[in-house]
Amino acid sequence: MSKRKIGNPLALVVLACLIERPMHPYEMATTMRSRAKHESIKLNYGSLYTVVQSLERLGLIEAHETEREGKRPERTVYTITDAGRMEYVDWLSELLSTPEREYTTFEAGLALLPGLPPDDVADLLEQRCRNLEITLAQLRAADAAVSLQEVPKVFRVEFDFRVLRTEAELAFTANLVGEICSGSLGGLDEWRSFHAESSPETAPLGAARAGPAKPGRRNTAERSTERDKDK
Amino acid sequence: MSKRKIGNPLALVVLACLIERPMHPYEMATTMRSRAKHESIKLNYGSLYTVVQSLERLGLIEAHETEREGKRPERTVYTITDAGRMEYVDWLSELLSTPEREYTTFEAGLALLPGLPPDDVADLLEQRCRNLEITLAQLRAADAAVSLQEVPKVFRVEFDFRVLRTEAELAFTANLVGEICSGSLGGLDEWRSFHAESSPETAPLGAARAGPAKPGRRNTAERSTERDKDK
DNA sequence: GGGGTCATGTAATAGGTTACATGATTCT
DNA sequence: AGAATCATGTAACCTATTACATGACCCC
Repeated sequence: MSKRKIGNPLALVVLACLIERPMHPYEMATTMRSRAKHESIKLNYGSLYTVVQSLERLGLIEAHETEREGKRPERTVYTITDAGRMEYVDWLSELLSTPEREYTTFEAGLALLPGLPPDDVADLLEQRCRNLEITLAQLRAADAAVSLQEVPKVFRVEFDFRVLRTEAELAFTANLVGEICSGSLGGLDEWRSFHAESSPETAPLGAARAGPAKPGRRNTAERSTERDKDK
Repeated sequence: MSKRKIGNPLALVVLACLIERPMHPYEMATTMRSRAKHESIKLNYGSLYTVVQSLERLGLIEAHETEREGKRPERTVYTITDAGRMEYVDWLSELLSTPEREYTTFEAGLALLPGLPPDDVADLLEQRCRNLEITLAQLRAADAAVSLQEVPKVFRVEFDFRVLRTEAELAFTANLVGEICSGSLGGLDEWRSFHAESSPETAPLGAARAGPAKPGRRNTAERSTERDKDK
């Protein structure tokens, strides 16, 4: 994201369209919409013209011709440049080959989960399981629908991936609920005691007490795994 | 994101800190750093003061007192308000209970994958597998290190989740490589023919190479060497 | 006395989303 | 006739990141 001059996935999609053939912006939008790419890529078609402008400014695409039918507004047809073609291959290659550290909201929730009482958390996670099941059912229904048309597997691998990932998340969540309810989760007593009304003020989130350390006021110096500056 | 007045996860972390006890901004940063929350939540401590300002403006936190030691700059200690406490519980509950549609770069890559020739894609995915194995090894090493200190499981569930997710992705990717190489993937012939220099017109998703006829499959390897510096 | 880090802030910039504005054509 | 959709674009806005700027204190 930082290295690339333009990071918006919509730009990648624009390049993908123009590699097929020259198009005007609106056509790109309808093309991609018809292929349901917004299901797997975060696309905001409202930003289309802005993105096209940026790509042109960077020399990755260029105006090819401007047509006009009757008295409709002019349509500018764009083509991809050599630089654009290279950027496309490079970008797509990177997406496929290099796993990027991406943060999910669920992970954030898990990291802060001790901040709520155990029983509440169990309920919330149970609810998540039900939501995930609904999602899965929808995904499978959609898959079945698509299978009727004869769309080959290659064109929907991203779909399979999503299903797999959702299943994994469901399994994890269900298992976690189980561990909380059965009491087999390590540290559960400690966790519960934080929220045991005796100390309503002192909520935790990820205790960093190491060994025999004393919880004095300023324990900031203790845990210095301090490894990186990923920057 | 759209419903919440403030969406930056750093804000949630600030609230989490202040629920424990009043703090000044810098202390929040060191506290969270010491608990390695940036591993699971995307935090940019550079934005801290801006975020604190926003939270104050929204009435979720308020200045409690301003201390001063010697002639150091004043430190403003903040406390959480009732509104802030509610927002915190509500936000965290949502994170845990409600799966949100999140788009990964890999998914985007998969969706556009027909845009590159099959053999190149197989190489790239193979590379991803190796990268994922490295990530997994690192994660497990980190886990082992943490296990030595006696940090209970509750405080690192997010870690387990990440491992599981990475394993799932590796399994998927390896499997996909296998299907491409063995030829068992549906639509593979069609896919290959797009890139066989003949019919650039009919690519239904992604691309056929236009322009210079046959660059061969060498160019992705060349390209990928120059992409190693993170920033 | 020099480097690090404690501690706070501000200003500029980038990046993208939203809303607005326009007008022709086609469908019902 | 009216709605939808084709088709384009601009301007305001918001949010967050980056860079800059300051100065005290602490340890060697």
